[in-house]
Amino acid sequence: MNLKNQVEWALHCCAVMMALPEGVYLPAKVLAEFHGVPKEYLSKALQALSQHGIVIGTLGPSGGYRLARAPDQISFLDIVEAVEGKRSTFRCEEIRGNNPCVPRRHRAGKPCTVARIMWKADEAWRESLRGVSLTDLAAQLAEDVPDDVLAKSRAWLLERA
Amino acid sequence: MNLKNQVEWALHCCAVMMALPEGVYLPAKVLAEFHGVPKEYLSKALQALSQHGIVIGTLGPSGGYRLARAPDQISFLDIVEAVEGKRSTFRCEEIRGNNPCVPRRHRAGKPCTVARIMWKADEAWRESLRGVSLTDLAAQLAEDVPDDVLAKSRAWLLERA
DNA sequence: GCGGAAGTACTCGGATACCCACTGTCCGAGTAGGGAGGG
DNA sequence: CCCTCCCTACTCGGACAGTGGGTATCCGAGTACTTCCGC
Repeated sequence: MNLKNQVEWALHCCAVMMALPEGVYLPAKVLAEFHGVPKEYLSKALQALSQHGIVIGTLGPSGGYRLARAPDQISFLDIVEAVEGKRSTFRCEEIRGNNPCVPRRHRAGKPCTVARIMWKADEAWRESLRGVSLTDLAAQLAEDVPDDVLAKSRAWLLERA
Repeated sequence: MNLKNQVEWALHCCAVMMALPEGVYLPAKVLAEFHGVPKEYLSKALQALSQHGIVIGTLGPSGGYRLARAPDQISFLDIVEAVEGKRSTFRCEEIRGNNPCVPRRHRAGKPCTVARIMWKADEAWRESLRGVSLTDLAAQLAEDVPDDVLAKSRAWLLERA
């Protein structure tokens, strides 16, 4: 079981979009070149973000994407769920109903016990992602990435925005 | 992104194996019939459990599977990781290295910032599963499942063990 | 010189092929139990 | 009657095809800038 690599791309794209001044858009082409990934496919991830109101896309020359909200209003969970969907990673197929000792038309009141435990773990995962915003990411990046790389990257991006 | 349905099957199989007396083995065929799933494919999940020391398989007539440890020594995480693997659900492909502003041979000290956050969430998921043992499941099942169904199921299984 | 309109080039967005992993199935290796035969 | 040996039948274990979602790609719809023309 793996998350799709679009998740990684989407997160990194949101990270760099934080560096954009107000009213400036960054084309998918530039984002793709910056991260070294196929442009056409990356645009699908950006589309997903756009459809969920996390980024805004604009057409025409000087078009592209920018964040739709302030970075502290966008959590990792928003981005991950936009790409991966809100469904739990665990699907309960109700195999307990196949038990030959259970009457055929038995209506279970509660969901399957096993499923409840798995869903709780899934919720713990989501809760962890919900607690990290893009602002938190920016603070961490400021520590991890050397200042000159950060500055050069920002210049490189603005040059092509 | 979905967990494979073998995870669900493995969990339910471990649940019913708790009902077995000491020294009794339950064939994959019976487990498959009980849960209404294809026997040949279910055996793959049981093989995974066997290879990770969670259950023990025996050949020949009256052979089958039984739990390898006491139920309170087997956590949901053990079972899930046996089937799904221990790898994090998030794969970091180090696309930050493709940044044209980073010197080619740059050795990053820390892992990617984004990856660290995703891995932390993954660890939260695992921690939640680590905290639930088969004993806990049994206690919950005793509340959820009517007593007569529980008794009939146990009898049905022992009849074929 | 200035305003407006048409043309152009660039963008996003959805529709279309390819491929790997999960799903499902099969057959062979190995063993434990049962039965037959001999003591 | 009991022990031993052999045979059978049942089990697990690994190797073999089919299919759906993820991956990758293409082309069309739409817009903002630019340029040209008329006033």
